[in-house]
Amino acid sequence: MGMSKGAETKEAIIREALKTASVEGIDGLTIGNLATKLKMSKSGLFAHFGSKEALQEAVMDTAARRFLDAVWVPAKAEPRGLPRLRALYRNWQEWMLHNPDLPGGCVLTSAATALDDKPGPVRDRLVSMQKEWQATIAKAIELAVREGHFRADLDCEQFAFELNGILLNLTFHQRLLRDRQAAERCSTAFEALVSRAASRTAQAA
Amino acid sequence: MGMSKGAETKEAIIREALKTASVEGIDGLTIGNLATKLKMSKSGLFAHFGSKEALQEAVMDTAARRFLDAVWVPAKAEPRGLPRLRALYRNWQEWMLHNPDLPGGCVLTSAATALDDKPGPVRDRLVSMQKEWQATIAKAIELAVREGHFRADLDCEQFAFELNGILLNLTFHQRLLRDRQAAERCSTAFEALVSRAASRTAQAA
DNA sequence: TGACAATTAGTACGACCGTTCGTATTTTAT
DNA sequence: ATAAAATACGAACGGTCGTACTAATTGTCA
Repeated sequence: MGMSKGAETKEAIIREALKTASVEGIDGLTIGNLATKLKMSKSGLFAHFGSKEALQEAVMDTAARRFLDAVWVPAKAEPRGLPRLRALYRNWQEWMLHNPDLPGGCVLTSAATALDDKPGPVRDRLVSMQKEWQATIAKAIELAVREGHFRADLDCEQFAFELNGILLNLTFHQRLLRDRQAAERCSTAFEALVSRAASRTAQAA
Repeated sequence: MGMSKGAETKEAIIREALKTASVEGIDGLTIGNLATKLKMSKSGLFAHFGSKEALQEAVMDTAARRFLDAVWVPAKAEPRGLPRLRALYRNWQEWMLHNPDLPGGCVLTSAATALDDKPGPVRDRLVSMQKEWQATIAKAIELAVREGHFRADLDCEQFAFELNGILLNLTFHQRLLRDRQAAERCSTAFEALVSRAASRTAQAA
């Protein structure tokens, strides 16, 4: 005996909602549209969540879980320090570019600009996710310092900060401008960031 | 004799629409809401544009014009090369952070993620604006090479690419995470970018 | 000032929104 | 198999959306 019937359809709803939110944005989700795609009634779908906001929260949670499973979990399996960091970057880039389940790109990324001025539980959830992610990256970088891959006085949060910018920029150039060189340029930027962190010469970083 | 009455109200509409789009996003614009704020009828406002899409196009055009006036025009007055580039960065950062007319941040930035999967004239306009802007930056960097401020083999488009990422990241950390150190971190990243471009040691950039 | 054009208002439309409610159906557990 | 509980449906609600019309008002210029 696996899931109850209700849990199964709820999962199917969220799966479809994620795909839609990827293209239309988290605010572009509508109950009716979703119900049509899943061939069920509006009210039947609605009953699983009780409100549109709750649906959005569920979508965000699932998006975060999938992101961590695809990007962080496999990276954590790599040896700590630079190898793990490189894996993290590689997986993250891959997540941004090629994700069959998210044809419109990363939901959390588009939500970041869509929700930045819209207070509420959905925004709150997103903010705490992003802060946690930034902290996770920073810790991975600290390990690289401890391993001796990076210089001891490196500002790890600054590194994490800039790394985030590279991936934001990747989405921008890839998805909006359809720049074929975007991934390559981002890899270049990442390598520059790494070599800046490795160099012993005093340099603000 | 200045503008006709119609042109004046049209300008007022766009001004208000820009403010709204800054907070709600370019897709969050609605004729009714806008009409209420300006104390006019929906139909009266609508008549100025003929369609919602045309209103959005007008908003995007105005947003771009204002951006260039605030960021590029004053930078162009600085001596070419590094000084001009620094002014460009300073003005750009200022535009992203403190803009009384755009309480929700840069409209073109939020539109970039909102429209990346929504084909149409509004998206087309945004794309060409962003490409032009990237080209403008690249040219300013080329001048810095010619002036001898940057090394001769610098990849100017790569520099422009990364610069864009810094400003995207600024918006992200400032507007979503409310990170007080965001501006400082971006300045640090910018200076690192500059020093990387200036150093004669061969380094992929 | 009078006539004409430009601008605004008013009303209505069909479509879709999130949500509620009563009812039917199906799953689950005894 | 049967009773209870979970799940899904259909219809309807009040709203808002963009847009199309006509009518009234206002600005413009000979």
